[in-house]
Order: sequence, then structure tokens, then C-alpha cells
Amino acid sequence: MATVTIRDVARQAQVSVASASRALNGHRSVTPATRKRVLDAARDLDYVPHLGARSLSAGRSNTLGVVLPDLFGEFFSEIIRGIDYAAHRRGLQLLLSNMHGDAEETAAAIRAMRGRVDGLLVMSPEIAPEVLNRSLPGGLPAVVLGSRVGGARHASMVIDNHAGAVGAAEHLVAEGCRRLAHIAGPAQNADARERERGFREAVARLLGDDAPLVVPGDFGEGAGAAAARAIVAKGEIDGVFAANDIMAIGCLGALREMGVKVPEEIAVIGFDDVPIARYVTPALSTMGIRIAELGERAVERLVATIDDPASPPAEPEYFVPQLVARGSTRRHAAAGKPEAA
Amino acid sequence: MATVTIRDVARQAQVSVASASRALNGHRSVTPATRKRVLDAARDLDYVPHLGARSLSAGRSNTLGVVLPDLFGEFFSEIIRGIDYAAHRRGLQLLLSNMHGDAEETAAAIRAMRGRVDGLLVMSPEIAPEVLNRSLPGGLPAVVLGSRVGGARHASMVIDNHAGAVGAAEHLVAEGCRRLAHIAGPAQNADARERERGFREAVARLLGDDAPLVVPGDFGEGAGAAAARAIVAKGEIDGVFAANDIMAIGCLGALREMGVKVPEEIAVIGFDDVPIARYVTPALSTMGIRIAELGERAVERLVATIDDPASPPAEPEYFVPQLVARGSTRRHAAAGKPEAA
DNA sequence: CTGTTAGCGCTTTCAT
DNA sequence: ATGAAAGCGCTAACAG
Repeated sequence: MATVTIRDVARQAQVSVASASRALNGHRSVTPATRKRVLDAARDLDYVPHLGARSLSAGRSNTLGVVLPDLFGEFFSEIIRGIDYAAHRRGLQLLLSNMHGDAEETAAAIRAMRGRVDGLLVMSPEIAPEVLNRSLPGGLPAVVLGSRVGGARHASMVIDNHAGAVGAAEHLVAEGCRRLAHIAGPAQNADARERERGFREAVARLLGDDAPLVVPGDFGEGAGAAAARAIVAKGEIDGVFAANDIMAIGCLGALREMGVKVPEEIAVIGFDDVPIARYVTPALSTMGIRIAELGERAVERLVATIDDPASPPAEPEYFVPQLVARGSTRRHAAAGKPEAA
Repeated sequence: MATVTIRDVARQAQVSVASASRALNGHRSVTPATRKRVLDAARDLDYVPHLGARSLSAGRSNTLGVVLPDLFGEFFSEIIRGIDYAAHRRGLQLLLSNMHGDAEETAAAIRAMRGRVDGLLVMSPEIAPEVLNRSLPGGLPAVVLGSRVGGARHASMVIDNHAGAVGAAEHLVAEGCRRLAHIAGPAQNADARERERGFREAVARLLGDDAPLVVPGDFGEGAGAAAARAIVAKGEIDGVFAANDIMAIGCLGALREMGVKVPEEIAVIGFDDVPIARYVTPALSTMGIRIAELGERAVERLVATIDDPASPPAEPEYFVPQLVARGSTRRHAAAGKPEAA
């Protein structure tokens, strides 16, 4: 029980703590003999280094701080998986803090990481970039996920929501839909706003429709179902683009209950490609983000920044969602590419 | 950029670091005047305490270590959510390490937490309890999830896999199934073994079947599909209990492809109640564990142990899975409780 | 190659 | 109520 420290090891091995430290850390300037003595002592005493102390003295914690919003369901676990994978490979630990709250709480969470992490991964779509930027401690390397940070003081990785939304609309049109509707996400969510904007632009351009039906939503399943009812009530609509997969799935369920055939009568496409999308019936078409990959890439960039703090100041990096066409939009008998014709 | 320390605050406020520390931490023995000076200085300098240093000197990190297996898909995100929620409420941070590997790696992960956490939450179904027990640092409070730790040196919370499996079999029989098969999990997984054992016992007791069909699996979707084919090939079977939901879902898909009607011809039930279960068609019946709740409860227990290290030594706490009956087993027209008749 | 000496930034006796 | 000083456990110059 009596926690054994490096001093105990040193004493037992009959060397100074300095030598013990060197031996333990594999420095070259140690006689094989001493090294062995130290290592043996460590083993005998079942010594485990105190990483907290090491961080303090070495000025490096080998830990990455991760601040995520709670709102993401499967998105959350996927991105963590990617982050964890990349961090793990590099022998880095993760200090996690997923947010249930507002900007203030996020700022607090970020502050709470001071002195415990070498860098920060922050994802915070509901908070204005400037606010976020202000909360980020000056000296600490950080990578911001999802939102574009104005000042560009930090690296950022953003999902090209606009392009994704355009892609979704294009796909629906290619599949023969002529009256599109959109189920929007929360108004205060920047990603959601961009998706709506992309949708409106694409619909105007492709179909000449300047006032498409846009039903408000909140990224939740229930909102998707409610939207489906509104859409059916309105009539005419033969293609729906939901701002995320969860709402698309809610929509699918409600359409089925109402006896509307998907994709024949109404085609539905989502956004994200969460794992569930493949399992619903019909399988959900969606604009897929390789979420885990995004997480991995973020770690890579963060590590690069940590290793070279003077590195080039942060071109935002874009992730363009890719169309994943599944049953919920496949209206053509053949699966061939329509564009090829 | 020049990181501001408590000394800077002290100097600016014209007091000693000791007083600064006291004021900052809300100790009572500080003149309101001094306190104000210190707090103002801290604000002016934008001081953020160095939590790593604080941990070292105070001997408390306000951080919980979490070691989880990577193998759990949605299970993972749910339990993290529960843990995070409970930790967050108590102002605790989470140091995360999810394992991709073997016992050795797990041991390393656990060791790597020394000196950075006040306690440990470990879930490690693939590793023998004794090995685990040995890896756990002596002085560190810990709660083990999932496996029953032999020595009982640590608190543990276990899922009653056996009872869950029995419940699943009973439900299938109550729904009128007479020939049951089981899709088993990985042989080295303790949870999986218990589920199989429970299934065998129940089938023997309820149907007098001492050698039911048990198809091997690995908790993956593909294994579930393969098992479905084996089961259909064998014929006769009218009820399937899969050791987890993912395999059950794979099974459902394969059955549909083969044109087998679920639940009319074959009823299917899973284990876990991952979020996806509600979304497949037909919706998957399953033995549900309130995963997030389990995580929360684990934190509670861990905190209790940390606060009172001399507390009673670890009765294992059981979580009994509850039947969640959905479409994949509902063979009666009415949804009323069959037992009531 | 090894030991001695300073800290890392903070909390906490122990005096005053 | 406040300050001086001693460490938490470890690493990193700096001498030898």
C-alpha cells in the first residue's frame, strides 16, 4: 500500500534518484550495470511512476484534452473512437469532458484542462467561434472541430455542410424527385444553418424553386416524425433532405405509419451516416462523413502543432461529405450511375 | 502567452502565495479585503490554476480513470455517457483509455493512470479477474465493471448474464416457441459464457431439451447472419436467442433475405438493448441493461470508496437485465401479458 | 557516467 | 489573518 516512489527505487538500487530516473526512462548515459540494478529494484518494489509528478516536472503530460458536445449520439462515440485510436497509437492519454451545457460551461471545461494536457481538441457547434476562441488558453495548442474559428489562432477542421447539402439535393433530383423539402436542424447550430443554406441554393438552381418547404427541427427523432406529417399534409413533396440522420430516421418511421412508400412516393436522405443508418428499413441514404477518420486526423494535426508550436497558422481543413446511396432514395431499377447516360 | 502562475497573482495582489492560494480556494481565514485583492488580480491577469500542480501537492486529482474495452460499439458510448454524467455532476474529470488489446495492454493502461487519478473504473470482460486484480495498484480505489473479481479487493458491478439468458428463453417459450437455438458470443468472453449457460439451463428446464442448437459467434453482425443460415439449415428452430443485439440484428437481416418470417416462423431476441435495437424491422426484442445507469452507479460507488477508503469491502452488485419485448418476438395478436391468462 | 542542486506550480503546516 | 518554508514525485541542468 505504502506508495513506492522513485526514491525508494534509488535507495534500493544504491544510486541517486537522478540515476534511477535516467535508467527508468531509458537514457543512454547509464551503465548497463546500474541500469539493471535500478530496473530490478523497480520490479522488486513493484514501482509505478507517478505520471502526474512527471508531467509537472517535465512540462509535458502526454495527454490530450477533448471537449465534446453531448448532443451527438452516435456521432459522439464514433469521433471518440477515432480520436482514441490515433492518440493510443502515439501513447497519449485522453482527458475527456463532454458538455451538457452552454458556452460558459464549455469555457470552464476548457479551463479545467490547464496544466493537465498538452493540447486541446474542441468541438462545439453551438457556440460562436469568437467566444470559443476567447476561452482557449493562449499558450495551449488546440484544434477546433466543426466550427470555423474566426481569428484562425488555432487549427480547425470543418465539415463542408454546404457542399454536403448540395450533394443531397443533387442526388434526390438525379433520382427523379421534383419537389423537395428540408427538415432543418436547430437554428442556433451553425452546421444546421449551413445545411439549410446549401439546400436552398441547390433547389433554386436545380429546380428553380425559390421557396421550398423547410420544416424546423431539432436533430431529434421526434422532430423528424413531426416533419414527416407536415410534409405529407402539404402534399406534392417527393423528396426529403433531413439535416441529420436521426431526423431522417424519425421521418422514415412516420412515413411508414402513414402508409407512404419510400422511396417510390417520397425519397429520404439524411446527413452524417451514423451506424444506425444501414439498419433501418429501407436503409437510409445519407451524406456520409467519415467521423472516426475526422477524429484521427484532428489528433494528427494537434500533435503536429504540439511538436512544432511555430507551425503554420491554421488553414481550416475541409471534410466533404460523400453520398452514400441506399434504399431510401433508390428509385431507379438499375443501380447504374444516372450521370453516365 | 507567458503562463501566469499563482506567484504572479500574489505579487500583483501584494500578498504571499499562501494567502493567494487560500483566497483562491475560498478558505475562510482570509480578510474580505485581501480576498478581493487576490480575486481581482486573478481576473486581471486571466489566471487559470494549474490543476496538475494542484493535484501533486494536494494529493488529489479530482479525476477518475476509465479503462474500457473497445469491443462494445454502442455499449461503449452509452456507458461513457453514464459515467460522464455522474462524474460531471461531481466536478470530476475523466481520464479515458479504451483498450484495443490484451491483458498486458490493459495492465499498462491501468498503470499509466497512477498519479493522475483518484480512482479507477475498469471494464474488462476478456481478462481473467485474477489477472485484473493483480494489475490494480494497491492503494488505488477501483470499481470493476462486468466481471466478478475473485479476491474482492475491489468493488464490482456485474451484469447478471445468467438471469438475463433465462429471461430470454422464458420469454420465447411464453411466446410459443418450442425449439430454441442460441447464437453464442466469443468463448473467451465471460459474459458470453454465462449467457450460454443460462440459456442451456432454461431450455433444459422449460422444454426438456438437453442439447439445444448452439451456434458459435463473436458478437459481430456477420456471425449473426452466418448463424441464421445454420439455424435455417438445421430446420425446426422457431426461436433464437442471440448473445448480443448486434448478432441478433445480423440474424434478422439474414432471415429476411432467406424469406423467413420474423417472428411468425422464427422469433429472435437479443441482449443489451443498444439504441439500434428499436430501429430495425421488426424492432428487436432484447434483454435490456440500463447501460448508462450502470455507469452512473459505478461512479457513485467509486466516489464512495474514494471518500471512505475504509468502507466495507465490496459486495458485488448485480444488474438484472429486463425484458424489452418488441416486434421480433411478439407472436400473439394481442399485446396483453400471456401470464395473466 | 553519476550525484547534487534546483525547480515544475501549488497546498499546507508552522510560526508569527 | 498572514507569511515563510517545506514538500508532492519527478526531471533536468550542472558539475564532477
